[in-house]
Amino acid sequence: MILKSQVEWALHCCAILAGLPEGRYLSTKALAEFHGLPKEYLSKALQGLSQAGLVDTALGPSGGYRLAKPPADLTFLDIVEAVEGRQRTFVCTNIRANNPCRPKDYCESSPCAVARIMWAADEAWREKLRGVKLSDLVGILSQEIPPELWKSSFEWVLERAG
Amino acid sequence: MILKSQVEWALHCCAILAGLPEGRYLSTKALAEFHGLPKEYLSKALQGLSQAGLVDTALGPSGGYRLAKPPADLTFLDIVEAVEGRQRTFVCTNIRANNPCRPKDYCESSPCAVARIMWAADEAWREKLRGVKLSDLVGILSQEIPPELWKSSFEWVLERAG
DNA sequence: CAAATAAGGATATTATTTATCCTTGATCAA
DNA sequence: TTGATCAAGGATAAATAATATCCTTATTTG
Repeated sequence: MILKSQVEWALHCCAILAGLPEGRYLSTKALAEFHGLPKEYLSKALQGLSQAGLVDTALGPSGGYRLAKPPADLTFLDIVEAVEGRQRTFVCTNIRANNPCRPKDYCESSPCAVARIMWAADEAWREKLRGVKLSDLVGILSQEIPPELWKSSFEWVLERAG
Repeated sequence: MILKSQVEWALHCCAILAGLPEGRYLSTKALAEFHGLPKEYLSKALQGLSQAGLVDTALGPSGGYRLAKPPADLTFLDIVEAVEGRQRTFVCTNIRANNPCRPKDYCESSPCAVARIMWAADEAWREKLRGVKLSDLVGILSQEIPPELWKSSFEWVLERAG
């Protein structure tokens, strides 16, 4: 059970978009080049963000992506779910129903106890991601990344932002 | 990102084994029949439990599986990890290293901030599963399952336990 | 000795992930 | 107006993981 690599890509792309000046856009091409990723496939991840309403897009030269909301209003969960989907990690196939002792007309009243427990763990995972904002990530990165690298990266992006 | 169906199977099988009288074993065949599962493939899941030391096995007629510990000493996490593995759901490919502005001799001191956040969510998931014992599940099931079904299932298992 | 069992290797099938390629319609700048 | 650039998305292919099935081996029981 492993998350799609697109989740990692989307999170890093959002971190870059969070540093973009108001009203400007960054293209898939620039984001792919900055992160060393395949442009066409990264595009699918960005389309996921777009469909979820997390980013705005603009066509044509100087077009691309920008955040649709302030970084403080975007959670990790928003981004992860936009790319990975909202499905639970545990799928209950209700195998209790195969019990040979079970009456044929018997109907379970509530979801299987096993599923309820596994789903509670899923929810704990979601809750943790819901508690981290994109702005939190930017705060950590601005502390950890050396100032020169931070500055040169910002300039690299600005040169390519429409 | 979906857990293997074998995780569901293993959890239900452990719930059955928890009801087995001291010193007796239940075969893959019986467990597969009880849950309506493919015997050969279920066998792989049970081998996972065995390799993790969660169950004891016995060969020959009247052989099979039994729990290696009391149900109160077996957590959901034990069972899930035995089948699914202990790998994290988020794999960091360190794409920050592809940043074209990064000096060639530059070396990151600590894991990527994105990975640390995602791993913290993984840990919250694990912590939730670590907090649920197999005995808790048995307690819930004994409350929820109608007494006749509970009883007949127990008898069905006893008839086949070696 | 014969039947039943777990363990595990080999292989096949199916689904999912990871791409790549191409077309369409919108946008912008010259 | 024209040509370059862009996002969106459909079609397809390749690689990887999940889901099986089959078979052999060694062990145990009656």
